[in-house]
Amino acid sequence: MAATPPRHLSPRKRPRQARSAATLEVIFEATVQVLLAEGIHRLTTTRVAERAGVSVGTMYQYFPHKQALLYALNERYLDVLAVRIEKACEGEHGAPLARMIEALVSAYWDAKTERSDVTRALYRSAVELDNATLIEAFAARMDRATSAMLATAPDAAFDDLTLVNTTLLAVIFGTVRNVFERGLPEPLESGLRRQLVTMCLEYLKAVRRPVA
Amino acid sequence: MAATPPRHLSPRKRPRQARSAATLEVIFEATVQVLLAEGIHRLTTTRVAERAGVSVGTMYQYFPHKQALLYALNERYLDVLAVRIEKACEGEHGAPLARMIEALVSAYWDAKTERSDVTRALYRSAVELDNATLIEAFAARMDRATSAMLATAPDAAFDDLTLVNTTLLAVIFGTVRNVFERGLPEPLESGLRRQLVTMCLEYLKAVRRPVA
DNA sequence: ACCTGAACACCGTTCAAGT
DNA sequence: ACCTGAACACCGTTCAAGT
Repeated sequence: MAATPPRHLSPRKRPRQARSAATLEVIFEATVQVLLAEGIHRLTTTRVAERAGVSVGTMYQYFPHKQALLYALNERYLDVLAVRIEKACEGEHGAPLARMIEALVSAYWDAKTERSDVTRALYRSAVELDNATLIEAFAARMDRATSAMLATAPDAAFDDLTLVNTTLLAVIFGTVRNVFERGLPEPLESGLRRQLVTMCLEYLKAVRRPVA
Repeated sequence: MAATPPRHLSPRKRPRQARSAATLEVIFEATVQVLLAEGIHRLTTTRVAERAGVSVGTMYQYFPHKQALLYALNERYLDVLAVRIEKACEGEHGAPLARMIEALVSAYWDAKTERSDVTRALYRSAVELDNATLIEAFAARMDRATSAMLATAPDAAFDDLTLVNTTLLAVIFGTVRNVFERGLPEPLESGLRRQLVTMCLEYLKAVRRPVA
C-alpha cells in the first residue's frame, strides 16, 4: 500500500530478521483462523497468541494494540486484491470498452466470491477501526489502474475521465459489496452481475465522445 | 420492521407503560449521544447508563445485552429511512421513469447526507452484530416500494421486473454507501450523484420493453 | 536483546439486597 | 414489582522478572 498508515496503527517494528517475519506470518494466520472459527467478537489477543503459539507480550512487540493487528491484516488483504485488479486492467489495455468492463467486474466479483468467508470476516473486522486511510489508498490505486485502462479504449473517449472513472468504481465496488452483504439467492446473483455489466456499458455509451 | 428479529436480539420486554416507553427513549438517546461523542469503541454499557441516568441493571431489563441495544437502534433508524423512501416512491406512482429515478436517488442520498454523522456511527455499530435479518427486512420493504412504483411507469414495462428492480436497488444503495464511506471532495460527490441517475436511466432505457 | 505471563484497569453481565 | 450497584469472569495492555 502506497500511503503511510497513521503512526498509531503501524506495526511496532519491521521484521528485519527471518525469524521475525515468520512470527509475523504465524500471527496473521492465527488471526484469520480465530476470526473464521470464533467470529469477530471472540477474537481476543489471548486467543490469537495462544493459537499462534506465542505469548501476548510477544504479540505486543509486533503490534502496539489489537487494532493495529486488524489494520495490518486488512492492509494485506487489500494489497492482494489491488494487485489482482491492476493485472486484470493491464491485460485489457487497448481492448474495446465491453471487454474492459467485463474484465473489471469479473476480477472484483470473483475475488469476493472465491473466499467469501474471509472477505466477510474482514469486512466485519475493518469497521471497528479507523480504516479511512486504508480505503483511500486502495481507492487511489484502483483509480489509477482503471483510468489508465479506460484512456486506451479504441472505441471511446471521455470529456471528464475522472468523473466517469470515479463513478464506475463507486458503482461496481458498491454494488458488489451490497450484493454480498445481502446474500442473494443464486439465479438472482449471477443475473445481477450481468445487469451490472450492461448498466456500466450503457452508461459509457451515453457519456462517451464518439471517436472519429 | 416486518420480520421478527432473532429472539436473542429482541428487547426483553415491550414497553407497556408510559414510564417504560420514556425510559427506553432515554436509553436510545443516550446511546446515540455516546456513539457520537465518544465513538463505538468507547460505547460501554456503564457510560450509556450513566448518560441516560439509569443503572446498568435497569438497562439490562430492557435489553438482554449490549448487542440487543445496538440492534434495536439500527432497527429504528432503518424504519425511519424505509418510511421516507416508501413515501417518496408512492409520490411518484404513474410518473415517468426519469422522475421516479430522480426521486429514489434523492430520497436515499439526502437521508444519508442530512445526518451523515449518525449514519456513519450506525454503520459502524451495525457491523459488530448479526444484522443480516435487519438488512434483509429493509431490502424486502424497499423491493416492494420500488417495484410497485416501477410497475406504474407509463413509459416503460419490463420482462423481468424483479431482476431490474433488484439491480437498481443494489446499485443505488451500494453506490451511495461507497461514496459516503470514501468521503469524496464536493465537486466530485454531487457530480457522481448525477452520473448515478444517468446510469440508472440509460440502463432502464436499454432493458425496457417499449410500450405501445 | 527478546520473551514471558502475572498484574492492572476496565468491560459486559448477573443477582442478592434493597425500595 | 422494579431498581440498584457491588461482584464476577474476562478482556486489552503493561512491565518486572526471567533467558
